[in-house]
Amino acid sequence: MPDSEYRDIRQLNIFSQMTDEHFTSLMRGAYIQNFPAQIELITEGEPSDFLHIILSGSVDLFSCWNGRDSSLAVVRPISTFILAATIRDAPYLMSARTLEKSRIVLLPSQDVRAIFELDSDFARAIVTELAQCYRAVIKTQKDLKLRTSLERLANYLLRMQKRSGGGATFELDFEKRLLASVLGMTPENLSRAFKGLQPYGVTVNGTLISIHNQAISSGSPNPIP
Amino acid sequence: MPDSEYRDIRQLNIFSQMTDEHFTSLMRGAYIQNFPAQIELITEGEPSDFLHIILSGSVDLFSCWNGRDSSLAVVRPISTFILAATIRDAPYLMSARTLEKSRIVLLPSQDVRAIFELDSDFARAIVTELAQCYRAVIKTQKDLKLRTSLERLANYLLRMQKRSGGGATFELDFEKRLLASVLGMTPENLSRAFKGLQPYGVTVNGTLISIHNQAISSGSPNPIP
DNA sequence: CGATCACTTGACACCTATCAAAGACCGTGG
DNA sequence: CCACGGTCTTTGATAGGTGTCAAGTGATCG
Repeated sequence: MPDSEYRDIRQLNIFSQMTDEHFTSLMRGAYIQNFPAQIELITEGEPSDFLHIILSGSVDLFSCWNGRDSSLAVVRPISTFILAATIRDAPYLMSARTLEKSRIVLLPSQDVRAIFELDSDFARAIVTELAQCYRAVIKTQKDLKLRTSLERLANYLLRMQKRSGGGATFELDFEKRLLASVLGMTPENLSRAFKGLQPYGVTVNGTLISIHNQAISSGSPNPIP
Repeated sequence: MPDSEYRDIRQLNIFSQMTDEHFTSLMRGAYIQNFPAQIELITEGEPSDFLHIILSGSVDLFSCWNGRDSSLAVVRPISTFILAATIRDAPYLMSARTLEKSRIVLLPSQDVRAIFELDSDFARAIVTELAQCYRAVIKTQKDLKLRTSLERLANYLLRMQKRSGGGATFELDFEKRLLASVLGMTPENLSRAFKGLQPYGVTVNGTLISIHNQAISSGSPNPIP
């Protein structure tokens, strides 16, 4: 593994506070691999053998049941995923597939758990990470239960706008088909939802979104943190 | 606080491994209180001043937005709630209200965070707890995105059946109005969903549910863990 | 016994999914 | 460079799921 990648991983919140000794020990057992697009890295229900770290590319976390499937999240560099399953030594709750060519590090779960027992700063960092993940999922759940698909889209766009600097125009960071699934709707419904946002000043051109801040009527979607 | 309660709390997974010194220190700052039914303990958006422990009764965790509201979970003794917000020192993501007369312990969040920094066994226990909570929410999210309301009800009933010993009959542990909200549907829809399960051998009498194991057709709901 | 509340039932409207087909986009290979 | 095939996206028509409103039933409780 190149030094630059090694350092990038070291700087992740989850690893930055642990001792050098434990970190190098953890990385000694690491596999690093380049995957092409559309490779299934993880299958729901299987034992969680590795903690994954994505260095480049992007990964879709999804789940299937009874012929339906849904994306739960998209992971981007540099971050870990499947942490909870690793810690609990429990089966994966979701599957993962590369969306594009991706470079991924695999840390054997038993190594992670062993260091977790030894290094209490690592344990504390994991707490912070998990609490954050937990809160993110709760927000998504509220989104699903309290909002219509049009409202979810509106809020997603407002969040993306803020994240990309707050300008009037920005790019979607994945294709609409996937966005629809992440937001819990069909591609057809997403397409119509975009049209439904036109009265609020939203125009779409491919993956380019523009939001002209028109008057927003009272019943309109409002952002929540 | 009675010794028996003190011991019950001590035996919670989250507290059982920490040192006596830290536990007593934590409990020294604890408030204990009996609340009547329908009291709002926590309001979404406010700073998380206390980690809560429910000793008796039951508490509804819910969220409101734009005139709609939804129950995210119901908490029962003996367990903690609002742990993630406490750890991250972040605003509550949900509100909480007592469903009945309830006895609740309040641990100042700053105390919890202080001990979290001192006691690494406590930190490790919190990891396990949070990982479990995280996985529970992910399961709920999959439920919401991959299943219809009828399927969610069917799976809920099967889970409850298993939990109550696997017998053909069991009792719902909260009223249908609340169950509907937890499952992400309206009371009217729940009522119809129960009827829709009759062909599968489900009969309802108040809060008493019977499941006669009839032949289950292939398209029918299947349990997932 | 009357009032209240939860639950049920019916009618209806809306949101959303499904199916089908046409258009837009993109990579590949000639 | 262009033609091609495939995929994504859009659009329309339709059906099904779900929420809303309203009214009625049943139970509980003072």
